Amino acid sequence: MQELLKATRALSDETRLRILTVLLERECCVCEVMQALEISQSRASRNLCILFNAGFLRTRRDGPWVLYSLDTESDNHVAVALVNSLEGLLAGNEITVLDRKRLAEAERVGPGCVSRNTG
Amino acid sequence: MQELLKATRALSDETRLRILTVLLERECCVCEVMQALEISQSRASRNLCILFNAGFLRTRRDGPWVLYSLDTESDNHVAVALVNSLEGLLAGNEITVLDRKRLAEAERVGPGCVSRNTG
DNA sequence: GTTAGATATGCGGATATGCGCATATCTAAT
DNA sequence: ATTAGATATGCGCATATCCGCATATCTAAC
Repeated sequence: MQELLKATRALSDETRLRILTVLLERECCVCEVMQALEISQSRASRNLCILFNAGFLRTRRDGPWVLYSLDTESDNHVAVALVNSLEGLLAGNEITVLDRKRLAEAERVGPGCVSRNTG
Repeated sequence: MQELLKATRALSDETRLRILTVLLERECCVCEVMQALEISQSRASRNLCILFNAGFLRTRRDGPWVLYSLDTESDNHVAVALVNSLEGLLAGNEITVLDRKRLAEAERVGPGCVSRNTG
């Protein structure tokens, strides 16, 4: 029950639903998620972390980047089943279409360009 | 998106997951839900209301009772799809097994017996 | 070691949530 | 109209959630 609750709580937030939809498209680093959703770095990182802890994502390192992707082969049946349901339910949604469009134009540059271009 | 969010938020609570599991068994009035989950009347009523507003339930009156049941034929695809996923994920859960056991023994007597037997 | 870039996290504040308590509303019967 | 039973709801409190800000951590390159 606790595992399922953790998963449903993770899904009960618009930012995280949007992140999942972006990750349905392809593997992303944090800075790409930021750009796609037009949100802050800490917000992207935190919500990715929540999805990860709920069993939806896996990560790997590629140099300075941490790449997040959907864990479709997880032994966490809960997460896999719920993502499969969500995929159809989110398809065609206005917001997520925009997110994916911005993702397509996103570059793997870090958050520094966004939040620290003054110093 | 707002419709989906409303649904996922409704599912992000243990009490409501337990209520859904009980309703997967059969149609219930509020006082039966109270007895099955061993929770207060206001808690049962409120959470049923949240599930209803999220599109998971329908209601009908039977005399003094309001009967809640899963709205399996809803045009709310979101709710239908999510409940279908949940059904498998909750099957066999310890807590919900107990809830269903108590439901089997529940009687359609009102909350008065529980909360107002002193006055 | 130092530096710069990429990500994670402690903290505080605003807001949302879940609950119990008490009470209001609604129904049926008299 | 009155009463009793069944359900809904206003209110207040305790707690949880979400976010931005600032900072810490980690990696790679020098």
